Amino acid sequence: MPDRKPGRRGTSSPLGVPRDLIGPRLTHADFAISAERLAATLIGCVLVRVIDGEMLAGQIIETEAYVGVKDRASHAYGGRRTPRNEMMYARAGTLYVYFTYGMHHCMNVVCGEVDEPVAVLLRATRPLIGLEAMARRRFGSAEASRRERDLCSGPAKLCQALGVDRTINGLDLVRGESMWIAHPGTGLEPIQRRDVRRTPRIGIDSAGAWAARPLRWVVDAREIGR
DNA sequence: ATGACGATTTACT
DNA sequence: GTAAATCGTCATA
Repeated sequence: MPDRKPGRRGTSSPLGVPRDLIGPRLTHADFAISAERLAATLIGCVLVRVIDGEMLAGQIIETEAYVGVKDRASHAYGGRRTPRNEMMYARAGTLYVYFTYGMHHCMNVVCGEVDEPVAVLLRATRPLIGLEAMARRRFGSAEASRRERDLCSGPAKLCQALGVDRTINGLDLVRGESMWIAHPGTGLEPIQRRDVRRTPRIGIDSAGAWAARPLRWVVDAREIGR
């Protein structure tokens, strides 16, 4: 599927933002809520990345909440505060990027209050804009031989597709110009609440009882076409 | 200084 | 289904 064009007169801002897909930016107040509420809210929103003069964007379809010092699966469990997870203690709307498995990056949106280490892991998007650039970053070529569904269908895939690494750890999603989150534009099918499932989080089997908690939000695959 | 372990992905059986 | 890749991080010493 080719990238969508900006469209008719008036649908594109001076910066080239296609308003039919990308609505108003989320504000600090939008982020300064609990991780559970933000994880649910972010489903359907649009993650926008500007890198190397190109705009990339996708609709958020999978999130996980990491709910604080009591959450055994969280990097901040027990109040741990280290150089790696320092950004979890920052202001709501801060981006927390970490490196794991010796090769992968994952990104979180910090929420709650300052010094309260709560965040939402962005796990997957439906690619909307810049699919060829995403494919280049993911596979080294823009060829369509790879399926669109493999571009951003996991937390580390998403980071790779969008060129996210620790160099933008701490980025301010409220004011930043290289990355932000927007409400869905008028031209995007809204995601229905009934199409969103809650399940246990992925890859945290050693988190005891917390592993079973339904803190993952995911759009039913049938709604995404895969 | 050392060692165990990842909020994962990919390829392969 | 299983396993390898690959190295920063952190608790322990």
